[in-house]
Amino acid sequence: MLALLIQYFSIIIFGIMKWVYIEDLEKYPEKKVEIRGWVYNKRSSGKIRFLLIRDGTGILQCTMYSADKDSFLFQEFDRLTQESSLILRGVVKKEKRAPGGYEMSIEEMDIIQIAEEYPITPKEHGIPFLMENRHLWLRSQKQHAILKIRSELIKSIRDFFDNRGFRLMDTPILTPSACEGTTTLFETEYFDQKAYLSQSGQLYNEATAMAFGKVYCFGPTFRAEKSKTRKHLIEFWMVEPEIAFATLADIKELGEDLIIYIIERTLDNRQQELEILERDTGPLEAVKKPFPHITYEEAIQILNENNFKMEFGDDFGAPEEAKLAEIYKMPVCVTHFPAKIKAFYMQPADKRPDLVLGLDILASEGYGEIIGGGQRIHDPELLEKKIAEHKLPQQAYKWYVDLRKFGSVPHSGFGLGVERMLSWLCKVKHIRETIPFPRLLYRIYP
RNA sequence: UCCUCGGUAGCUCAAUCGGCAGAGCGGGUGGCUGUUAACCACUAGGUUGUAGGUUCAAGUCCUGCCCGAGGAGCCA
Repeated sequence: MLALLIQYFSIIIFGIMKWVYIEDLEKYPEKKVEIRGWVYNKRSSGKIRFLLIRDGTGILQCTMYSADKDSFLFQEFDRLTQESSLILRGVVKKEKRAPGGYEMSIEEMDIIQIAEEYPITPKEHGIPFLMENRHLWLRSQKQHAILKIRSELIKSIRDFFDNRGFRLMDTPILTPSACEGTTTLFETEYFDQKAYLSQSGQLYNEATAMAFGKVYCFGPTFRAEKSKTRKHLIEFWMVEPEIAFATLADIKELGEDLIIYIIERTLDNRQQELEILERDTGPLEAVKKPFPHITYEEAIQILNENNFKMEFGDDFGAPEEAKLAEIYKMPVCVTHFPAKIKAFYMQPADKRPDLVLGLDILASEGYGEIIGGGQRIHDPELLEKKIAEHKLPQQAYKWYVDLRKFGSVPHSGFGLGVERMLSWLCKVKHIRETIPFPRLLYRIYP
């Protein structure tokens, strides 16, 4: 703030021209400023020329006017190609006819580079071409808007947990064993051993939760699954809170609060980007606490009433998740799953040892599972039994079982997939647009 | 891994029954005093993914391969 004031007064007093960003232009009314950016588009009409410049924070229409068509500025303008880099100086004024509401009258122009013929034109392109040019596609308005919302989303997640006294605990990406035993992991060499890229920080979170009470980890996770759908990435980001002494009910409420907080922050701070994406914000504004809450068995019953043929023990596929979301028009909490379809560490339900205290939260509008978690087993003997039943290597889980031997308490946590959440927020067709450089089955370029 | 569809100009696509390879955008040249993915005129631009086959003749039909997309399965 002080820096801004100093900037502002130095412009007034000394007439020093300041490099400013387009998103900050309203702070410099009628002042001569400098903009540094790239040519987004240009148009000409006789004695007036229009230049749309983008600087990463916005797009500004700039004009030059001359009765002399051979003027220096016009000659320079005519050399410019799409995405050429340049510095412009001139006075910026409010202008109704300009997109964005502001317009610069160009007085000086320094060209830094004339760009080669830019492959992405303002017309439509196909997915393979855009993916091949992802490094340039990031400059396009919609991609830019999605990733700006991603940045806001990550900040809002961090603020949510930090404000509630959670400690950020970074969990390792290189792990010694195939922890879950179910998913295909990426294997790599670790000197004379083998290591695997992490698919979850949860097990380590359980250790840090016993040290710090309430913790969260936030980082990339990796899956070598040959999944080829609009909801799967090979490399994706996940935030995972874990709380000692918390039950299933506690983390269900935490999950609801987190989702509502993310939505509110996005609606408050990224309205412009949602408009660029033509996102109807109605379904987001409708999200209120508490979310509809059903058990797995109730979900099976509801689906069967809607012409699905589900049996106890079947997992939900994409059509089932979409149907539940359609019925409730809100995110839905599903709990009490069959033990058979969930991970080994899940706490069995009281009086129903065939069910576990798992929690899935399904996003509305068909975006599927955004949160998965539950209450963990805290009894050491039961945990060892489950490890044996799942035929997991006992030695690798020694430290994990240890956590149940030194002041074991009930504890719970969940994981929220950043890209799934962002897909829903932005209502994008495919998850590949929600991360700058998506890693997909058969694609690791660029 | 399976199923379906596709690959033609830099990009998006067209090419009828197997019969001259075409348009818009982008590029270039010129015009236009407020444009909004500006507009108008002219212009350059092609090993039809690849290897074979059928045919007087293949972008078009057949076979293999390569690449991609959509979906399924898989998936804390």
